[in-house]
Amino acid sequence: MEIYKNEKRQRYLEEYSIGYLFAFPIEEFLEVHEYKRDEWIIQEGTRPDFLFYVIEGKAKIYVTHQNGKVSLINFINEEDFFGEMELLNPIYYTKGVQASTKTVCFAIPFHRCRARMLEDATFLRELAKFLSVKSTQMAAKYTQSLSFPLENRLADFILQSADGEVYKEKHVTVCDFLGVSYRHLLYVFAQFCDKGYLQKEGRHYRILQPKELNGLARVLMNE
Amino acid sequence: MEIYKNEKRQRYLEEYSIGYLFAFPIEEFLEVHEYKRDEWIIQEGTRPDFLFYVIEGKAKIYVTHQNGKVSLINFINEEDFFGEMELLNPIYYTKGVQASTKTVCFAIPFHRCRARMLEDATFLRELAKFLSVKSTQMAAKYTQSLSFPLENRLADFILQSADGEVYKEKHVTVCDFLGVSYRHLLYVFAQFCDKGYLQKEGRHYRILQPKELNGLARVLMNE
DNA sequence: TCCATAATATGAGATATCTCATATAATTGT
DNA sequence: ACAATTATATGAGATATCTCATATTATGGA
Repeated sequence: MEIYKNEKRQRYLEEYSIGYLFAFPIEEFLEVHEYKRDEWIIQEGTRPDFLFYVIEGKAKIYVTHQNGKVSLINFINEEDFFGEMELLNPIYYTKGVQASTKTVCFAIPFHRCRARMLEDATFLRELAKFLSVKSTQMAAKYTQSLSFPLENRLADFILQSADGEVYKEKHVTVCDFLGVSYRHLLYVFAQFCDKGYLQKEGRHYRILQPKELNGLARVLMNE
Repeated sequence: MEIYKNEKRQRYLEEYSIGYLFAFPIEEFLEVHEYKRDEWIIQEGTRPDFLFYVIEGKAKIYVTHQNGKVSLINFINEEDFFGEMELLNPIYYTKGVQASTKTVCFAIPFHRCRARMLEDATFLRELAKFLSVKSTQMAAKYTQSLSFPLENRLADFILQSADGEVYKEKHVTVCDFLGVSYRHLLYVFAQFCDKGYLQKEGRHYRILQPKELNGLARVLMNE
C-alpha cells in the first residue's frame, strides 16, 4: 500500500473532487491510498480505520464461511464507498476487501471525521442512496439465485462483464461470485459453446450469439 | 385499509412517538394506517405515496419473477421502514408489501415531507443505519443460500421463528422465503422428524433437540 | 530458468433440489 | 352449510449441482 503525499495527493484531490458529496470541507482530511492488484485493503474480521471511496480501479468483497467456502459478495467499482458499515454500526463482522486491479481510493479517517460525517445531511443522503441501491441489488441477486439455474445467471454475467464481444473473466472468481462449483461452471460454459452461443479462443470466449444469451438473461430482470 | 383520525390517531402518535427519528416536527404530517391480514399495503410495480414505519404487526416483501415464481424477499417487523427505496430513488421497481398480521403503520406523505426528510441529518442517519443493516442481512442470506443446503438454513429459520419450543410457520410461506420447492421443504422436515430433532403435533412441530438444530444453524453464522 | 502454485480441464458418481401428479385436510366466502 | 380455494402430504422420476480424483497448462517469484 502506498500513500500519496504532497503534489501527487494534490493532483488526485483536484482531478477527482468529491467535495460535492459533503457539506463540510472534506479535502483536508482525505488521504489518497494506492493498493496493488490482489492486495487486501481490508482484512476480514478486522475493523478498518477509514471510510473508503474508490476513484480508480476495482475491488472485491469476500466472506469466508465456517465450512471454508469463500463467497465473493460483490464487486466494488469506481465511485463506490466501502467501510460504510463500520462507520454506521458499532457491531459488525467486517468483510475482506481485495483489490482486483491497481486501485486508488480516498480514505477518510474515522477518528477525525466520523462525528462530522454523521451530522452531514448532504453526505448522509448520498450514503443512503448508495446503500439503498446496494441493498436492492443484493435482494435481486438473492432472489435470482434461488429462482433460476446457473444458465440464466451466467448469461447475464457474461453480457455484463464482457469487453465488447470478448469475455475474459477468471473462472475461479466467477465461481465464488455466482456461488457454484468450478465443475458446474465449466459444464455450463461447455453447453454454451455446444449451442454456439460462445466460442472458445485460448482462455477467452467470443460471444457469437448475444441474442440467445440475452434471452436467457432477460428472464432474471425486473429491477 | 383504515386511516385513524382524531383521538385514535392522537393516541397512536403519543404511544409510539417517532419524533426522535427526525430533527423537524414530524407529528403533524403523520397518517396512521391500519391494514388487515393479507392486505396489500403496496402493490408490486406501483410507486407508493408514503414512507411507512411499522408500529404494530408484521409484513412481507414480495417480488414476482418473469417465470411466475414468487420470492419472499424479507419480513418487515415493528420499527422497520418501508417505501424508503422510492423516497431515495426516482427509478425503482417497486416490490409488493403484504401485511401478514393486522398491521398499523405511520405513513409519511412524500409530497409534503420528501424535501424536508432529504435535508434532515437525524433522519438520514437513522435511515442509513437501517439500510446498512438491511443490506448486510441480504448479503448474508445471499451467500448462505449459495453455500449451504436447505438443512442448515431451515434449522436457522426454525430456531429464529419458533415460539418457545413450538414452530408454526406456514410451509407455503417458508418455501417462498427460503427459495425451495414445497416438496423439498417437506423432505427436510421429514428428515428432521426422523432424526428426532422435531416432532409433528397436528400442523405444528415441537422442537425436541434444539442443540442439534443449533449445530446445523451455527455453521451459517459469521454475522 | 525452474519450481511451486494457481488456473484450467474432464470424468464418474453422489446428492440436493425440482417438476409433476395426485390425494386429503383445512379455511374462507357466500 | 357448502363449494371453492388454499394448505398439507407423498410418490416417482428428472435435472441441477456438488465432490473428488486426476491431468494439463499457465504464472509469479527465487
